[in-house]
Amino acid sequence: MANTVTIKDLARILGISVSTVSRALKNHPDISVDTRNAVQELAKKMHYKPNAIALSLRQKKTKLIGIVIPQIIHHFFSCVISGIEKVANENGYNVVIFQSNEDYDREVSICQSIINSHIDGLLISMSKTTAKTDHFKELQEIGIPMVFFDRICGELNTDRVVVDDFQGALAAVRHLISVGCKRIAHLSAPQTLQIAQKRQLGYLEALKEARIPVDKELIIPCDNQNDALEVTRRLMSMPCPPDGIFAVNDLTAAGAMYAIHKMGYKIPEEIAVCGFTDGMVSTLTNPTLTTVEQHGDEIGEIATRLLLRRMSDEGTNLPTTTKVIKTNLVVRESTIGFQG
Amino acid sequence: MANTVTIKDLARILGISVSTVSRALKNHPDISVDTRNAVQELAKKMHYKPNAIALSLRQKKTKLIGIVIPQIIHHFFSCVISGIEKVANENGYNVVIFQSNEDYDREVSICQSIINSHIDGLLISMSKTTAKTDHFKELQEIGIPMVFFDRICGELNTDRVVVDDFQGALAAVRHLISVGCKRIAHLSAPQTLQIAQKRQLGYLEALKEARIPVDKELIIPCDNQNDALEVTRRLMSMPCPPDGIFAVNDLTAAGAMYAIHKMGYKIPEEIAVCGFTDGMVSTLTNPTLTTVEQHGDEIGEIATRLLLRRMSDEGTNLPTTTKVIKTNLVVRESTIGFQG
DNA sequence: AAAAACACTGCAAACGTTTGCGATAACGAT
DNA sequence: ATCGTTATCGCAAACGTTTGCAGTGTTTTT
Repeated sequence: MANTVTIKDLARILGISVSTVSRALKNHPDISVDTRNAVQELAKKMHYKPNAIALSLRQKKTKLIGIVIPQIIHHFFSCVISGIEKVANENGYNVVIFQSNEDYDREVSICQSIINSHIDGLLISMSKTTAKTDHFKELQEIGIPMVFFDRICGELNTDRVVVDDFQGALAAVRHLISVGCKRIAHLSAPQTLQIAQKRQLGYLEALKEARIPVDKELIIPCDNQNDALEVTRRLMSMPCPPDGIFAVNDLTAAGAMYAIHKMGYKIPEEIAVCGFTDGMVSTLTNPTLTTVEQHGDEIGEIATRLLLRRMSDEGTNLPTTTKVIKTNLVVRESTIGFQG
Repeated sequence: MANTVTIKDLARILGISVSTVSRALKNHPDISVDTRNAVQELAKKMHYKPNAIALSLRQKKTKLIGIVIPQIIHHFFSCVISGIEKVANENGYNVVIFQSNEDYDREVSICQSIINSHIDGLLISMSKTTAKTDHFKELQEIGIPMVFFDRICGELNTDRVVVDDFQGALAAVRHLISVGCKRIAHLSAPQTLQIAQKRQLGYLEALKEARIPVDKELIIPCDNQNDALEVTRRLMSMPCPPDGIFAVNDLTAAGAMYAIHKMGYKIPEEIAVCGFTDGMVSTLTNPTLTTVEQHGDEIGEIATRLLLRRMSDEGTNLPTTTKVIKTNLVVRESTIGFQG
């Protein structure tokens, strides 16, 4: 940093004290108009920028918000980050990123490093492999304001933002039923994940509403594109194959569609497919994919607002809240035109 | 922060001076073994953590690396971030993210805010709409170490990490030619971006090699999925439509494929399509997309290493270097089987 | 025995800023 | 002339740490 001009420089040049300069810069009433103008003019002329570090040291605020997530490359999380960054910036905060890579140990060491990087607040989505949560509890005891989103921590009493997975799945399967599907398969994720449970419950609820009996052979654990190829091939080779598929995420749906297509079946004429967004998948497939949209950026925005509120003076003693973000079904080509 | 213990506390408790404590903690040879042990034991017992902010103020280092990118949600960039975060953490740095949203004004204001957030170094990929680069020059004059990656700034003499766009495009178009394409269109990005220029040059070079005359009507600015629909429709309605398309990125290629398909043409039988990776697009399309792979995480890692070197004492006066990351062509269904 | 070297520790300034409090002068009121 | 106000400003401490220098006391050297 070559020419970094400080408040001291201004004071020296103007022949006044640093305290006067400091006050003049923030329009303190004690300072005469003349002095104030002189200071502010010189400050502008010399491109004075207050030193953020010194400020941090003084008022114990870094204007930094931390984000702890499993994986940046997951489209959903990058959307969330985007939303966080937006709101944070609007409020004068910058965001620093910590990636756990779905690894518990890494998550713990991240929390350690967060403790002494003096971050003002924290937004967290837990790793898949996290069972113990002492590292989060420690952060809470230290008094770092935090908000969990999506992959929340049940053992901690904090603000939370979650997706309405149940309603989303319900709407999706209702839609499949409404276009005429009678045998709907569900490609599900491991039931250890809350989101997987809730989506499956939504699926079951929709069947129940429509008095469609549940066929356990149609509920298959399969949450990625590759496995979907094999699983779908098996599904479609059944004596009585499904005429609809609700996949736990879009990539799985895409895999299923690929397999179906390769076997010579037509989508959506012979079988309808519906996914659950986790990427910009749905407009890329052919046909385009009907899917449940979850608004990652909105989750990020709301979580950040919650955090900012919690970080403010008034927020310290507020009761914790849980915001549920609505999903919406986007109907595309993969389900309209079913002729089952 | 409830119980934050400082060096002063240790000093007071042990009845010695802060300077002795400070030295004892870093094994300064001046300090006797007894004192050192006493200090270090107490420090451990009381969970002493050095205050990062105070350290920053003292030695003008924040241990923070900034990333300026157009869009986090772009898969390519999230890969890069991931690589950056990895190497940064290995070296005790955290990363803070700034998103320009492809907006020049935003980019400028980001640079302003970076100036006084006292970041130790910067990794930048320019926005599409950036024509003037004074804001970057200002950062450079201030002396902030920086490395450009992917969307580099030609006017600035800095370290750079780029993808071998020319060779990648060359290989892609050579491939299209090798499968028999005679009229190859190029959907290109704004030529303000070097990557766009180079990919176009690769395209031109491949044509030249094969003595295929350049038809300017086949080179169309179009770098997103939506525009590709319209542009491709126009292309395919020409009296003599192309029999191959090289798109500047995968999303554009996907858009083109969609339009082509809707118009009743067969891919790859009647027209072959090739993209350039910027996401997990290529295995989702139907047919799957032949594309040029670029390794985002590797770019991030190398760029960060370059930056760390530049930030070190020895690095200050090194000549700038440009690292070129190789691409590789991945052939899939969209080009094999062309019967032009 | 005096001088020099050594081992250990503390003082105080510095990083850039904010802020409580005291100081000064001018002014009007008594 | 004395007093209280008011307007304007500076001193100095504080945030937590590092570090050059000086100060002790002890040991070695000559």
